[in-house]
Amino acid sequence: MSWDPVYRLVQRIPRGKVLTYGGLAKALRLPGGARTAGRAMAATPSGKGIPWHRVIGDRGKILIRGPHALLQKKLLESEGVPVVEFRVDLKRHFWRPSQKRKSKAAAPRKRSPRV
DNA sequence: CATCTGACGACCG
DNA sequence: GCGGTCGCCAGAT
Repeated sequence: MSWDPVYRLVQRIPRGKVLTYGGLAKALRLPGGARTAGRAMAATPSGKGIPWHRVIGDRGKILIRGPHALLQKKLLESEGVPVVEFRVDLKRHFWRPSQKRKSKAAAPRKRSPRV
């Protein structure tokens, strides 16, 4: 399976920002949703310069288990993203694929109306 | 071929 | 806010 589009989007995540598995899946219309995104990340080839650590759970929580969780935390902090108890403030660091940047105090509560 | 297990997320209590 | 359950998909055993 080619996760290329996934990795490409991950590489677009600017430094100091993070993206969730769900957001990733939604942005790319991945079948199966967030889990598929998670699977893609699990298969992330190391050494390609892919900032895999910028992908976290829907509530800003680091979902990785084992020693890698600590590594991710460290990497994020080294990029200027504060991590407290393996959690990141999504309101401040969530990156929206579309770079519609504008105000600093955005309004993340924007759900698409049911069709 | 049958089952189990995840780098998930929505729901419920 | 946290923990348990269910649905989803692909790989591993």
